Amino acid sequence: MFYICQQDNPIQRSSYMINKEEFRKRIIISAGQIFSRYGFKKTTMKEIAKALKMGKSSIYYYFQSKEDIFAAVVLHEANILRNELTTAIKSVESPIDKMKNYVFVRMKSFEKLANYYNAIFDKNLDHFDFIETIREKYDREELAILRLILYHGTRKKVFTVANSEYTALAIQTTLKGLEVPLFWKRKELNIENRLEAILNVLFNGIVKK
Amino acid sequence: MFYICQQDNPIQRSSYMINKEEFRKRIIISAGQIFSRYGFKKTTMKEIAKALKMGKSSIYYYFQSKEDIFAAVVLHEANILRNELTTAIKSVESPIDKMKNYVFVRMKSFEKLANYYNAIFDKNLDHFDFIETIREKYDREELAILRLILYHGTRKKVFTVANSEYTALAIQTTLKGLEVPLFWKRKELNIENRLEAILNVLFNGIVKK
DNA sequence: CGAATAATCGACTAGTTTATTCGAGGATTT
DNA sequence: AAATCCTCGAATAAACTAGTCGATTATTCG
Repeated sequence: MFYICQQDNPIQRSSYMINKEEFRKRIIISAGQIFSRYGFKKTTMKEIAKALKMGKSSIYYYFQSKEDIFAAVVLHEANILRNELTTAIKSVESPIDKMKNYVFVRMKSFEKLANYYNAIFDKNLDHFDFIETIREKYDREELAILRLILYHGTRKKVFTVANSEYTALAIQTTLKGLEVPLFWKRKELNIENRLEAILNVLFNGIVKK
Repeated sequence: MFYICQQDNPIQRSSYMINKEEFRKRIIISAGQIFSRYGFKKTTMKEIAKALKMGKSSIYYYFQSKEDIFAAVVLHEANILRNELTTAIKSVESPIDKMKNYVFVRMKSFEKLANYYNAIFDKNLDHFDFIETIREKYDREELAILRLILYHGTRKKVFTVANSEYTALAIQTTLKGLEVPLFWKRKELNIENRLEAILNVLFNGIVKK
């Protein structure tokens, strides 16, 4: 089901590069923090290097370019999001709670991701269509999860939906609508409240009476 | 008592520049948001102008330089902080609550101000000693407030302090110590909890038994 | 109207920053 | 000792940025 963000794990590994992957990961995490704070453009290689206590040039031993690091960071974050989502819906039984958890975790994560997007809207960045690719894959994946939640809910006689596919699409659209203010507003206003309200409407239109 | 951040209010005002001060204020507020997010150096004039939907050069009609805007922003924020502090301690009667409110509001505001400081530690910035001046004045002011709270608390037989001046100094030192992690850490960790703990210790060492 | 002042903006510049390269040298394994 | 791994300072070309200037448009007022 989760077919995005597959990491390549080459088995062969010379004894030399024992720490290399380790170091790449350390760079990804460190850079990710800075990227998420300042965005792509405002983050400098010097900062990344300094945070890792390395020489600026040393980073180029592990990554080819700044964009490469950025891509790795986005992939990494996507993996984390995926894990958070699955554990969030596994952690509860009732379909309503599953849906609630999913929506909350998703929106919380997107608040962080918003910074990446802000960074990208800045300029040309034709090179960054790989993010669109990830996004598309993620959309498909999300749709599958939503459909599954709806399906289980229906089987448990908690939800009553005519067509789980189209209902899932509708929910996804709503969530995307909720993303917009996250991107454009700095004020962390009533997102939680709005979420609550939307969930309320959603359930009252869905829950079998 | 509040002798910092006095704004000059020249009465004379030609009919032309009715909106000029208004506009300056708008710039200050808008720029303040960006500065607080990205710091001084990472904020560009282009961004400030764009946020105001103006040409970059138009800003120079209202301010002489980027540093000038920054100075105005800091002054403005200091005024806001002052107001918040006074209303916070006026809003309650009991000395303990006054102290609690003061400390909480202070620390909350400093979280925002931390970004300015981060921006300044970045480079030479010899020009920014005016911030140190503000800081010094603010320190004196803070000491006066603390002493007043302590004094009233003592008169109400809630506090028992030997020397309000030195006690105020001790409290101020503690609060400054609490600022440090705000400056250097990005993780928004247990500040609130630590504050609570410190307040607890403070009161249990101060409150008359 | 028309002149004077207010306000805006595009184009330009000089100085700075930044991502990236390169090669030399230290460290570690074989 | 040779080979491979890793680090870093110095150099650079391209991009960016704060600030300037003159031209232009809007607004006020006689």
